[in-house]
Amino acid sequence: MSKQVTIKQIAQYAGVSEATVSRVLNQPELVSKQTIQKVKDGMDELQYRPSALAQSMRNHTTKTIGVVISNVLNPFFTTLVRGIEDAATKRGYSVIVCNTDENPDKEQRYINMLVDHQADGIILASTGNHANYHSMVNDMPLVFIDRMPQGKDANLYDTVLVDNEKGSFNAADALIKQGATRVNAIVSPVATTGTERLNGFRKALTAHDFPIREQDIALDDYLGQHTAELALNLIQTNQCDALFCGNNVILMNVLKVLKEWQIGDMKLAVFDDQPWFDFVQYPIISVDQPAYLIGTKAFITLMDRLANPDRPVTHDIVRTKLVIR
Amino acid sequence: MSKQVTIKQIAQYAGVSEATVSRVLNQPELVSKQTIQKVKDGMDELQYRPSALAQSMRNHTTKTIGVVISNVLNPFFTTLVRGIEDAATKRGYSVIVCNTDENPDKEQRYINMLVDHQADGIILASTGNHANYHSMVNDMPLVFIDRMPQGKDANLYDTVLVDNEKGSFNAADALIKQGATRVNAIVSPVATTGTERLNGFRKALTAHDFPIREQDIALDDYLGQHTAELALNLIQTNQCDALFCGNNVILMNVLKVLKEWQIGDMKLAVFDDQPWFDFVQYPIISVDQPAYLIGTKAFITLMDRLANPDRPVTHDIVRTKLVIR
DNA sequence: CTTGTATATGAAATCGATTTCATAAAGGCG
DNA sequence: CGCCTTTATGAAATCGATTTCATATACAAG
Repeated sequence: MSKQVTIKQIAQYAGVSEATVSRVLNQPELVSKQTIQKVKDGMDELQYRPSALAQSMRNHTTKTIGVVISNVLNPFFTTLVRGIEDAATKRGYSVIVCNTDENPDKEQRYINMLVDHQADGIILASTGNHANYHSMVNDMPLVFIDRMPQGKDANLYDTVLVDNEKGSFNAADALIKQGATRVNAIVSPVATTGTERLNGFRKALTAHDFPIREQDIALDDYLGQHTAELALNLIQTNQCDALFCGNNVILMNVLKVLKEWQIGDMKLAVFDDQPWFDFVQYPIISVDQPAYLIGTKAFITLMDRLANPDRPVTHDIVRTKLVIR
Repeated sequence: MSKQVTIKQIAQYAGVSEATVSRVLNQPELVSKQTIQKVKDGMDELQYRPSALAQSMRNHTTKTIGVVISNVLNPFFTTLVRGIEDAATKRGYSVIVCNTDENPDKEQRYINMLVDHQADGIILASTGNHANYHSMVNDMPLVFIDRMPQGKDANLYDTVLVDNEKGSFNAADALIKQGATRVNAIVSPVATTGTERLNGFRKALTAHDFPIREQDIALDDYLGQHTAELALNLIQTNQCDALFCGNNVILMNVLKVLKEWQIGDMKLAVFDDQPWFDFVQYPIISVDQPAYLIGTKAFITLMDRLANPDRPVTHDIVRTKLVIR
C-alpha cells in the first residue's frame, strides 16, 4: 500500500510548516506568492489530496448527509433519492442512502449510524414509530419527507410533503366521472400517508353521494405479501368495477391478479405515477408526485437549516398532478 | 448545539483514563469487572456513542464503500445498488452512491471524492474512458461490475459481469424462432456492454442464415435523446418485424414510438428484465440479469479483496435467464 | 521476605488536518 | 534613525478516538 500523502510531506517538500500548507489551501491571501508556488508544486509533484476525514475531524462538518427511506427499489424513492443526490453533489455533499423496509428498528439503527458518522443532517421518510427524534439525533438537523413526523417532537422539524388527501380525492373523483359504479380501495397503512390517502378517497365517494362501505376498503401490509389476495377478494366479493391503489407497489400486485384471472374490465387509479403506466392495457389514472423535486427541495431545506439553525420551521407541500389515460 | 459526548467525559465520569474506556469497548478482557461496570454506567448515563470519524482516523478504515454507477433511476442499477447495500449493511458498512450519467468527468470527480473520504473500496460500473485506474485510486480496492474495465490496468481488478453475448444471442434467437423475418437492433454503445450485446445479436442472425445489414443496427446515445427517432427510422425504412433493444431504457423509448404511431405488430426483445414487462400488450422477450445478485457478489468480492489484498484477481460471470412471454 | 509473574491501569504518541498565538522581517512615517 | 504597522511564517493545541509502553499492585513460588 503506497501510503497516503499528507500535509506534512508537502510541508517538507516545500520547506515550510504544515500551517503554511494548510493556508495555501484555505486562506491563500495570507501567503506570499513564491511560497504558494512552492507548495503547489509540491502538491502536484506528490499528488496531494487532503484527507476529508482529518478535515471533518477538525471542522466538525463531514459534508455528508443521510437519506433514510423505506426502499430504493420503489421508483418513487429512487427518483427522490436522485433529486437529493444531484442537489447534494452540486454543493459538494455526499449522500448515504439507507433502506428501512418500513422496519422501525432498522430506521433506528440507521439513524444511530448516521449520528455516529456525524452526518451534517438527515432527510427522513420515517416509519413514524419513534416518539422522540430529538433525543435520537441530538440536535442534528432533520428534514421529513413523504410522511409527516409523529410524536411529541413532530413540530420541531421541517417537512416537504405532498397533499395526499387532495391527490387521492382527484383520483377517486376521476374514476367516478369515468363511470365507475362501485369503487374499492387498497392502501398501505404506512405512517401518515395511508390514512390521508384514504381520507381523500372517502371524501370523493361522499362528494358523489356514494356510500362508504368498510368492506370496500382493504389495508395492505407494506411488504405486499397479501396484496394479491386482498385484491382478488375485493374484486370477487364486491364486484367492484374500479380500484384505487394507494401506491405503485400495490398497483403492480393488482395488475398481476388481473392478468392471472384474465379480468379485462377494471378501472384503475393509483397514487404515484410511473412512465410504464402508458403501456399497460388498462387506462391507468395516476397521481403524479414530483419525486425529484421533493428531493431537491428537501436538500435545500436542509441546507437552509444548517445555515440558519434558528430560523422558523418550514412546511412545504408540493403539488401533485392528476394523469388521466 | 448540545455538544457531543466524548471518551474524555466518560473517563472523567468513571474516574478512569481514556485508555481504559477505549479498552472497555475494544478489549474488555483487559479490564476488571468493576471498572467495566463503572464505565458502562457512564456510557449509559451520558448516552455515549464513539465518533466513527475519530475511529476512522486512527484505524485507517472508514467502513464505507463507494458505488459508482451511471444512474440509479435505471432499475437495473437500482436493484444492483440494493443488493450491495443489503450486503454492506450486514457487515457494518455504509454505502455512498454516485451517478455518473455516463460522463467520464463526473466519474473521475466521484472517484476522487471517494479517495478523499478514504472509502475502503469502490464498486464501479465505469464509463470505460479512464486509462489508468490505479493512479486514480492509489491502491484502493476496486471491483468492476456490469462493464469490463479497459485500459492498461484492466487486468489488475476483480470483476463481476454477465455474459452479454450469450444473453443477446438467446434473445435474438428467440425472436427468430418466434417467426421474425427481419430483426433490427438498437443498442447503446456504452463501455463494453454495447459491443458484446451486438456481437451476440449478430451471431444469432448468422446462426439462422440471416444476412447482417448494417442499416438494421442503430447506435443509441446513452441519454436516449434520439432513440425514438432511430427506432422510427428502423421501423419505417426497414419494415422490420422484430426489434432487439440493448437495455430497458431503449425499450421504454421504443414502446413510446410504437404507441404514438399505433404500431400494433412488433416482436420485441430487450436486454434486462423488469416486472412491468408482464403487463405490456406486446409479449416482450427479455434477458433477465440477476442485478441484486451482482450487487451482493460485488460486495463480497470487495470484502475478500480487503481481507486478502494479494490474492489473485477473480472474474465472476453470472448467468442470465431468457424470459419468453 | 524476596523475587517473579500476572493483572489493571494511565501517560503520551498518533492519525492528518486547522487555527490561534507569537514572532520575525519588512515597510511606512515623522 | 527609531517606532509602529503590515506581512509572512511557524510552534503548538486541538478534534476524538486507539495503542504502545511503562508502572503499580497483587499474588504465587522459592
